[in-house]
Amino acid sequence: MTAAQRREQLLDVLARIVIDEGYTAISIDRVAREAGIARTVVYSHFGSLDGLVRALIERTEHRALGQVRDVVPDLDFDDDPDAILTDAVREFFSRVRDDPDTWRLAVLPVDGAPVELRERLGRAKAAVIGLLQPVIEEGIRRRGGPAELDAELFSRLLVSSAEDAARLVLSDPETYTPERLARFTATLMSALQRA
Amino acid sequence: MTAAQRREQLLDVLARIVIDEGYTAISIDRVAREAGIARTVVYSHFGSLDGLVRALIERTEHRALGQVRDVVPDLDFDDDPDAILTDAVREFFSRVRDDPDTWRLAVLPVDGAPVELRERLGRAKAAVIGLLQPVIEEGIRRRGGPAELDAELFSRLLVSSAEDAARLVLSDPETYTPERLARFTATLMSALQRA
Amino acid sequence: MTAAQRREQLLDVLARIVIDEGYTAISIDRVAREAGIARTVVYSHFGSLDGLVRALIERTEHRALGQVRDVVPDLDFDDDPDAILTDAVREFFSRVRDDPDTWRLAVLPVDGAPVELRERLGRAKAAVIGLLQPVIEEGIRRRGGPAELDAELFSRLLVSSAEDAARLVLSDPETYTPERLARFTATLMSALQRA
Amino acid sequence: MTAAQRREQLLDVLARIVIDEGYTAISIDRVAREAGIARTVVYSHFGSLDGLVRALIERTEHRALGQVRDVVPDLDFDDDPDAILTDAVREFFSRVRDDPDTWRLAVLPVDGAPVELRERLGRAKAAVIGLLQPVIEEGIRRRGGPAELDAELFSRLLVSSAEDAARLVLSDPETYTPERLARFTATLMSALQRA
DNA sequence: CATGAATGAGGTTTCATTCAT
DNA sequence: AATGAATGAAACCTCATTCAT
Repeated sequence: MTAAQRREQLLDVLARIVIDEGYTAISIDRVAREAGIARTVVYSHFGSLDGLVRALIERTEHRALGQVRDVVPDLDFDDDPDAILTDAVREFFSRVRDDPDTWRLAVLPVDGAPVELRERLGRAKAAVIGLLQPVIEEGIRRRGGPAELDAELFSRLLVSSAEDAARLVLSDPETYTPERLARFTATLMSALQRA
Repeated sequence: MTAAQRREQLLDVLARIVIDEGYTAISIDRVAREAGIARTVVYSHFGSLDGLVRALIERTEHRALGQVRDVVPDLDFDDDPDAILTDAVREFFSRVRDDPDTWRLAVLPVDGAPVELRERLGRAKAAVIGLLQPVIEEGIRRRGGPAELDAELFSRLLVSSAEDAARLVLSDPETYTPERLARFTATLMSALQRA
Repeated sequence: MTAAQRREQLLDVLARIVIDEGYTAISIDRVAREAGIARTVVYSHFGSLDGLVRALIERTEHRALGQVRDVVPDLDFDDDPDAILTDAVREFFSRVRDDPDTWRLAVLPVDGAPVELRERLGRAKAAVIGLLQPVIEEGIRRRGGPAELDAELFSRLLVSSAEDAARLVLSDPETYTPERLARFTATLMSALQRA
Repeated sequence: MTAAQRREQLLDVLARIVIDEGYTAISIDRVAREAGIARTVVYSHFGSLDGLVRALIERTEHRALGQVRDVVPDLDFDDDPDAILTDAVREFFSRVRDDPDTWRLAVLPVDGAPVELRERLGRAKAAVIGLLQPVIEEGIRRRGGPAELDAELFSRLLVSSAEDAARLVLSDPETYTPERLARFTATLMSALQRA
């Protein structure tokens, strides 16, 4: 087994434990045992328990951020802003539904989650907000209002709501479908005054 | 020192440690040391580390829920719905700003937070949503729209946004003042169609 | 409640715990709690946990030895030695059956029994053997043999067998009745040669 | 040091402590210290203090039962029953004298002995009685009496007496030699009526 | 005679981590 | 690249016991 494969295997084992039983349940011993190898192998690949956890967090962040970037609209969009947003919402929650393990780690409250995770998620969230804010501003401009809306707060509100909705999608995918969330967005936007 | 006083003191000490260094930093030993007493005293009051943490969680939930109930408007309000909401927002974040320790424990991501806490917060949040939804429905009706808005999702969105905004208030109270958040609410609501 | 009554009550509580759950289950706290008083009361009466246990052991020894002395025949008996022995056997096991708590503490193996108990029981047993040996010798003489029987070993054998049989009576009183044990003794003795 | 060697070493250390100071004196810490290793090594081999003690009990039972089986006569013996019994008695107590540590653990009252030990010994004793009873019955038949002797009680009496005598041999081997015990048996048997 | 708060010591157990092979 | 034995630190928890009231 190559080093890269082994690393992926160990991260998968760790992810499973974390998702099922939380961060308090992890230990080098547990990971090694469930992977069927000696503890020292884990050390040779990740240096320490912290290193192992950090690697999982990085992999998760990378995957999640990639999916977010895929669905954030370009700044020079052509269509109607409300339709663009609605489509992006639908697309985003489809991704969440299709890669639940990544998103569980990213947004679901997990027992004993380390600060490191929270900080990284905080920075990732800030990055997403930064990515979004100009698009939002442009959208508000093009659709003609609401005037004087605090664009920063609105972007934050959007991202936080998306995070919260992602939790709903993960916990109860039958009830909270991408379609329902897209429709809700459309209804809300169409009720927002335009000039 | 009487038993009740001692309990409060120990919970205060624990809260400080949790807020400053997270749940992974706590231990019976640490709490006892910082309170200047023998470990066994903690055991005699709370039985175990779990009991101690649970007591803190319960106290926090009790305080936070109490403040939320204080600001949720009655169902038979007289004034304009948008004004009512704006006032409630201003009032809520003032409370958050004035009792930061309670709200830090309740909404800020803390290192190693136990599932028990998450579950309790989840239930509390559900309770708040349940408290809010009829008021929201009545508000939409009175202000005349937007029609066909998914009231459940809107209530959830509101509570999640409030949670997120509370984090902003706690982290950077100069930038995110109750007044700014109230104004943002007012702007948004005034832009929402009425019949 | 007078001091003497309190002492008896505490010893009864302790005896119950020991009989039901063994010596490892006892603690000052447990005794105090089950007696419905504060720990310090136990200290004021018995000084320490050791003192409490010692008092129970002494009471038990006193009661058991008293009952043994009651049934050991006088040296100047008149009747047939085998009949005397058989009667003594029947009487002894009746006493065991009628005061099971005392005898449970004395002969039943109890979890975590302290050496102190063992030593005391050893000395008590030696005393009983000393009490018995002259009677046995006189009995062998009067019944006419067996000649050259090692009287010390025979006395020991008798006492040990009685101890073991007492365990049977306590554990399964329906099966091992005083009558059955007396009959067994009679059969055995009548098979032993006389001159 | 190999795992099996380490286990034996630790059980030897534990046996020494138990024999010299009783079960109340044992602790993982003590065993590790006297073996000159870290506590965790003990855990890796026996899981817990209970596991360690259980392993010692099992080893002791295995050794003691093996020696008993070696000396219990076959059912199809040829020689005179009284001689067979006398030889078995001599042989048994020689074994006891030559492997005192095993037998101290098995029959000597030790401070704080756990119920588990008592139960196991009880079952072992029952097994020995079951092993012996048919041999006894056959012996009584061949030697011609005593008729009507309660064979179950007689087997029990024999085993209990042997246990007690083993204690004498262990405590005072000069005074209570296998030879003296064999002679006592011979005297007693020769005085028992035959048809 | 009795209480309640508090102490200090002793033990078990769990881990992350290292080292020789 | 992998194993297995071993270490050391840190935590939990339970008691016997004392003292002021």
